[in-house]
Amino acid sequence: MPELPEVETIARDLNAAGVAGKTLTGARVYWDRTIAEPSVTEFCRLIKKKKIAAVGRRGKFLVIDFTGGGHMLMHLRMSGRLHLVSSGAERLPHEHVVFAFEDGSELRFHDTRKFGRVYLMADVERVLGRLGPEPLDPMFTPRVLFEGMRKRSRLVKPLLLDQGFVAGLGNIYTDEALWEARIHPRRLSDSLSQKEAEALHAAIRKVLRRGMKNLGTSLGTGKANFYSVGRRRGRNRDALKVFRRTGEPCARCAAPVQRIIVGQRSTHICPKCQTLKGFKGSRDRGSEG
DNA sequence: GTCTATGTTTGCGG
DNA sequence: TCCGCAAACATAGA
Repeated sequence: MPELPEVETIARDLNAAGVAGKTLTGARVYWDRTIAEPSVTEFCRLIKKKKIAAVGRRGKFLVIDFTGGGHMLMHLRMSGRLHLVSSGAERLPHEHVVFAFEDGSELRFHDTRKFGRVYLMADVERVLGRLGPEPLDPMFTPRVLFEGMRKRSRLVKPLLLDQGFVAGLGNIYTDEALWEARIHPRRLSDSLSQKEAEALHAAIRKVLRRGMKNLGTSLGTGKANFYSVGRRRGRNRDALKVFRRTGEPCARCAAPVQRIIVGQRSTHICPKCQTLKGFKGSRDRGSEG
């Protein structure tokens, strides 16, 4: 569920709520598999008396640094959320991990689908080191994108979703960026011209920045939907051009938006703006050409 | 009952 | 070795 803009929104909300500076008194775990490492017993033992120094983000990971060393990573996967409540609040269904602070407040990890994971580690490199560049970092230049695309022969969309290639893009922002750059998701990565790579680079940054400005994308009202801390919804949905807009007119050319499947993922394109015509080695299965 | 879902990992076969 | 694909994780909503 949450992609880079959503995780960033959560990190900012936690900071705005004054989480940095709080000291943990302990954690209670109600679904063991949410704790990726160490063991639940060790996790609960080690987390006591840890003081939060900072809350940040890397890719789709929320990164919590403790004073005097140690870090906690949280990955929300499909349906994870964070609730900041007072310790007296009744525990809701799906609140699988409860972190208690000295001041009587609690941070609760809520996750209906139970795919989310929490890590406690001395050195985050083993996990975060596998991530590709931050798309909004100056290190991520149009050339880095172009060369990275060129030295592989992958379908463009699955490559953008690969967190080891670039960190933080998910299904929503990838579809939006490809539409913005007018690139078909089934193009082969090494078939992109430098100009196309530049357009894609600009598009990625544009849709991510807009997503953050709008505090993330919330879709329906379902339980698996994005909510930031304090149950606030993002308002980026109206800014989406193709994602879950099947049949609606393309904002550029008015052709009806199509839904296709690419790399097992639901994918939304404008069949007129994003075409495969003229690219050898690309296949257009299931959608029109 | 059926299909779909904003994510990631693993194992298989080409 | 690289790549795409299917399945697995687990639950809710349409």
